[in-house]
Amino acid sequence: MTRKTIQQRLVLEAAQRMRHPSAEEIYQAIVRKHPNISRGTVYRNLHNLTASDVLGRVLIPGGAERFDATTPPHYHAVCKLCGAVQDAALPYQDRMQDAAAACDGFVLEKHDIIFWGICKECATQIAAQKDQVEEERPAKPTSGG
Amino acid sequence: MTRKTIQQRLVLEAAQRMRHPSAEEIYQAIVRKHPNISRGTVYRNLHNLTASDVLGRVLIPGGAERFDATTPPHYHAVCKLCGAVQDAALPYQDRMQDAAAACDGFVLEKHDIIFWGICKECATQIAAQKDQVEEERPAKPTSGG
DNA sequence: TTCGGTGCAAATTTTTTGCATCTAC
DNA sequence: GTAGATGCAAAAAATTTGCACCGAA
Repeated sequence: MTRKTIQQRLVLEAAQRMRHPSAEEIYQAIVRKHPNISRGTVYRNLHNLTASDVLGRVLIPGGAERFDATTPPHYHAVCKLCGAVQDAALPYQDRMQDAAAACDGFVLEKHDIIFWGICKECATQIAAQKDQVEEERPAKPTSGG
Repeated sequence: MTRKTIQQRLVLEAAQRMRHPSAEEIYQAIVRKHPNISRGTVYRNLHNLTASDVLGRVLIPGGAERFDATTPPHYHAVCKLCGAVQDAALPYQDRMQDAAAACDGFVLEKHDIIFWGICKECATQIAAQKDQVEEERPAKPTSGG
């Protein structure tokens, strides 16, 4: 079906090297060494590779789609503040589809779980800012409210 | 914080009337009766309403973001062929975040599950097409493969 | 040789934003 | 009265597509 081209290999290898890259990040990684590759080709190859399940996709709100070369199925955690994506610690739940099989005639094939939260880095920043604000205040001790 | 405007109410009411509308569908529903409303306003209000958790969002690959006014948290099933979205039968798993809490410093707040499959309508169409093809063939009975 | 893939750039699609005006509080 | 919201239209961001040429099978 799809022919083996140099560009296809470049896209796959770039995706495998990176953590949860967007199409643009993959393009940028390749274009350094191969200045002639085009975004269109990267998008077309990413489409092929996800259609044949060689790559997975992770959906992020307010940003570009991301790709994932990790072979065993797994879940993701996304920071609601900075958009960082990382793999979740929860093991893949093989029985999840069985439990949801009553979905009105839907034939379920797989599932994704996305955990939303705040990553370590953002949590640290927030804590630092909060300290800052409290220093500026007049040490409000016991005002009921 | 956010003022109560006619447009805010229109966006919320439209979202509550529809199943899993996109921003464009909400805009189209409103603009019939209120021709002066703009897409920008619809987007701004959807942003406010999701930020304050009055509306939820469902992410669909290869298409626009969708919104969801169903109050209790729940999951979604998406047809990989036609993109149809419907609520999943699996009850919300309150303990899901506890199980994944080991995520390297992530403070988890909530989670989404998306089930991928083929909806009733698409499954019916595929079955019909398959029958069509087999009628056209020379009734291949027992050719070992 | 053939047909799918590529590069390029323009087109689409989806969402955001600048600015003058308006209005809820 | 004022700061936030709106309408409009242009811009930005993300992705797809048409077409002439190239190259894998």
